Amino acid sequence: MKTKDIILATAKEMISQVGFHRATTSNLAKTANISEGTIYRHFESKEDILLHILAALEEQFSYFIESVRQKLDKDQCTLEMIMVDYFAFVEENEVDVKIMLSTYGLLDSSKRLMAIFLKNLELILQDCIKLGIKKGNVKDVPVEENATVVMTIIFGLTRLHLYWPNETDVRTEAIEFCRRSLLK
Amino acid sequence: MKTKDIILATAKEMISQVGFHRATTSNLAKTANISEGTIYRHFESKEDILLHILAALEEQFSYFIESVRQKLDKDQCTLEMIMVDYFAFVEENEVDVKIMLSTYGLLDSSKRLMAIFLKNLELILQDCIKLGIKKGNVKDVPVEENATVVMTIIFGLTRLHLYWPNETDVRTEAIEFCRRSLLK
Amino acid sequence: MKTKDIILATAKEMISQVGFHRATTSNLAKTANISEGTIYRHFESKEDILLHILAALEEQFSYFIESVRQKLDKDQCTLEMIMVDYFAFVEENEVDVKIMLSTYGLLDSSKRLMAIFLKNLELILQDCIKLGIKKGNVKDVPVEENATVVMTIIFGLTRLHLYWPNETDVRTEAIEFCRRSLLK
Amino acid sequence: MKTKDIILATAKEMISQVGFHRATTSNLAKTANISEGTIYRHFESKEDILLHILAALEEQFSYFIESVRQKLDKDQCTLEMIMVDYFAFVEENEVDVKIMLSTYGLLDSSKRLMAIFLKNLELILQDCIKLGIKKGNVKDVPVEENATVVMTIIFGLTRLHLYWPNETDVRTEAIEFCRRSLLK
DNA sequence: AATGAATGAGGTTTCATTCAT
DNA sequence: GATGAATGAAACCTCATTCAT
Repeated sequence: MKTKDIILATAKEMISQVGFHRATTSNLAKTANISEGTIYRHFESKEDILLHILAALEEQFSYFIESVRQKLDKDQCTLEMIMVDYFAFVEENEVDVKIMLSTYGLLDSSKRLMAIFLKNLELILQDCIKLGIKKGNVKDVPVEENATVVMTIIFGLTRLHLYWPNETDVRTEAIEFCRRSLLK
Repeated sequence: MKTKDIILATAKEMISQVGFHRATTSNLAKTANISEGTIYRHFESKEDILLHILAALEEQFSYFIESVRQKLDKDQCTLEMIMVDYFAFVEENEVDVKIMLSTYGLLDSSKRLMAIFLKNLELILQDCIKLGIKKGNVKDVPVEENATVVMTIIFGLTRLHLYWPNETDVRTEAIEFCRRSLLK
Repeated sequence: MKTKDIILATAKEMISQVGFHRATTSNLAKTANISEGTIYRHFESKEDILLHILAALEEQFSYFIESVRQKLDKDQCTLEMIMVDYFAFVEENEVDVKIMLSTYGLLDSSKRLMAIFLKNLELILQDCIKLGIKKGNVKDVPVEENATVVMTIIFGLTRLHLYWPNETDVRTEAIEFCRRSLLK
Repeated sequence: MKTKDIILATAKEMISQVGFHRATTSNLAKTANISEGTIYRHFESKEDILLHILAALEEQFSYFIESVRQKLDKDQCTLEMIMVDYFAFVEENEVDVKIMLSTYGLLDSSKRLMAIFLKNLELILQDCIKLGIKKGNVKDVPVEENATVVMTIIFGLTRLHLYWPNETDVRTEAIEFCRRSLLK
């Protein structure tokens, strides 16, 4: 692993555990077994590290959205599937997502990415609901509002899963919950 | 307004806007038009200010829970009512709730309070669902899991409301969403 | 007891226990059950309190010296008596002496008083030894040097007594020690 | 000289001259021509600097005690020799000893070290007096008490030498004083 | 590329002192 | 005389960043 990636990996772990402000460059260097100066060979600033983490997450998310879009285009998309896929996406990017969630109240760049998450998921869900209605599977409910509600469920469960791992996992039951509410 | 309350009010505003770490005592003093030393006449430490804010919120929340419990005992409680009441509670304690949400990843005392929020709301929702099932209004669904799902919706909407005020308000539609899913 | 005396008494206790710097005006006021402002009605500054304590001790010491001088003038003075009397003087002014000992490395006024202690005791001891030699009771030793030695014994024992109260008390044996060394 | 040693040397000088509390990190940095932050690269806290100074002194003292013990074991030890050697030891560690003397009323670690000084010197003196009595050179006096008296003389002279350098040096005469008192 | 000592701005906190009541 | 809130300078300490090696 290259030094830059070691720094990124270590920073991810630290920031997700203690938060951005308590993840000091000094600690980061110690934990990563490098010198503090080295950090600045690879990143312009401490915030720059976070930007790299967020950029990588943004890329992963765009892949995820793209794959869902493709399924949508092939008529193979259901609400259930989106939820299952998103939960899988979070599982694979657990640390990164946690960082985004813990910093979007503090940093503009993080808030920007979170907005992208919101908007894209909302749009996908809208399209999926629209499709369902057209197909006759989904009840005739207001599309935008219900997409937003499903989104809050998805994000709420994500947060519960990441920050309260001792709570029983209700992701499957949540899908049932939505099915009952939306499917005919 | 007494100095202590000025400090508290100013701190609330600052912390909710820029987060706990960026709300420095120096800035706080300047904004509140007092000297830094004065802060320490009224609070033991910067963290102590936060503890006071959280303690006040905890008290407000306990009142809220109590009032819901009373309605439950009188059989006047519906899921819809809990959601409406909680949204009203958040509206009245907007800044405080936002502070809790932005600090529970960083501070134990804040996480403790958030856990109280989770646990109490979950229990109330469970009791309410149980009651509904007994009365025959609510479908025969797994109680605990569905209470948790409703709770994630409630908290998710709260967060959406506080951090993304430009999003259209779907709280009413969310209630409909739950009715469709749970009511017979 | 007047407020001024309450302050002095409380300050003595505090300074002798935790030292001048750790005896804060805030603590002093709390312990004395008065307000911080009141301190400054009676004393110009925190150091001024110390000066009053030292001045009182200086006065007591001058009484002590005077009484010894009178005995000397009446030919009723022995080394033994000076030692016994000084130990009694310390016993009566324990706290004050301890304060002087703990501050003379830090404060000029305190060092000045300590110099007075040294000089006066030295002179008295010199005169006493001279008298003893003249009378034929004391060996013919260098007066000044031996007075200084006896003085270091006296001050050393005082310090031992005040700071290491668990050490066995050797003040009586110390007198024997000096008798063996100086008396014929 | 390395930065750490510069800091230590400067701190020694400052603390011995103005005391621990008045030796501020700000002043220390200015005097040592470094920034305040640098101090904390080399020491954990201001007190940590003092602990290093005391630890070094403790080590030197243990060497001193060991060397005296060796002489004792070889029967080459006299009270006179212990006094001369200790005075030499103080001469070589003047500043450090002064720091210990000025802080043992304030700091536990310093008081601990002073207790070590007391105890070790007392024990050595006791053994030396015992040996002298057995050999027939020393009068048959109570061992412990007389050891303590000699110790107070030694420490008293040390203090006189360090804090009152203008007083005439009576260390040689003090040895005579003890010889007259203890030797047959 | 890497190091790690040094920096200095700025953080939290303390405390002797003042002043309106 | 007394109060105690307020002050502000200065204390100790942290930490992102720089720089000579």
